[in-house]
Amino acid sequence: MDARMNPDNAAEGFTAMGSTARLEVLRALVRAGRAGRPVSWIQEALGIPASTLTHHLKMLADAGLIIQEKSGRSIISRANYDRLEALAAFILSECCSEEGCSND
Amino acid sequence: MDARMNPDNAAEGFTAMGSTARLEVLRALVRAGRAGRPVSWIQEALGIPASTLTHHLKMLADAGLIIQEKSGRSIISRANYDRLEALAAFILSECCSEEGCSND
DNA sequence: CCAATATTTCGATATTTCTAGGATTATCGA
DNA sequence: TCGATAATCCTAGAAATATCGAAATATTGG
Repeated sequence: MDARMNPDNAAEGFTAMGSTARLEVLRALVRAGRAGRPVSWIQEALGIPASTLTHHLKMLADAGLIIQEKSGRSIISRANYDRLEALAAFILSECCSEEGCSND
Repeated sequence: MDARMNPDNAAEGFTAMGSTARLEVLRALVRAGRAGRPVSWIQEALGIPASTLTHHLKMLADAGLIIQEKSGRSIISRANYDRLEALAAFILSECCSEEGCSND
C-alpha cells in the first residue's frame, strides 16, 4: 500500500500536481479532509467539465495522491495524506549529503 | 525575489519536478549543497546530452527551484532551498480547513 | 423495469513537452 | 589570435497531455 518513495513514482506524483487544474482539485480535497468530496461537488466547485475532471482525478489516483471509494451512486475522492507527506519530505531528503550542510 | 507561493507558480514548480530526468538533476543539486555544480558535472554524472540538460536546467531555473551563476567558463547551479521548502509546505497547507482535522 | 443521477469511456483536436543533433556564443590559456 | 572548453540556441520529430462533447455504463428510487 505504501510503496517506498523513489525518483520514478515521486516524479509521477509531482507531474500529477503540475497542472493548475489538478492542483486546485487536489487542494480542494486536502481542505475537505477525511470527508472527501464526490466528483459532482468538485465539478461544480471548480467548474470543470465532467470528462476533463475524470481525466484529472484518474491521474491523481494513479499517482496515489488521492483515493477514490464508491458510495452509492457517487464516488468519493479523498486526499492521501500519507503519500502527500512522503512527497513533501522527498523534496529535501538527502539535503547536502555531499557536504556539511549549513542550510538551517 | 521570493514571490509568495500561489497555485500557479506552485504548479509550475511541481511541473519542473515532474520528470524523472529533471528530478534527478534537482536531487543531485540538493545533495551537492551550497557548492552547487557546473553543467558539465551534471552532464557527466547523469549522462544527459548537453542540449537536453540545458533545457531541463532552464525549466528548473524558470520555476525558481535552482539558481544559476556564471563563474568563469562555467555556470554553477544551486538548489534554491527556500523555494523548495515553500513548495514542500504548500502541499499540505490548508489541510482540513473545512473540517476538524484528525490527521496527525 | 423505467427514469433520473453520477461518473466514465470514447474519440477527436490543439497544444505542450521531451529529446537531442548541430550551429553558435562566450571565456580563458598559451 | 588560435584552440580548447563550457554552455546555450535553433530546430524538429515523436510522444504525451489537456480539453471536452457525446455516448455508454452503473446505481438507486419508485
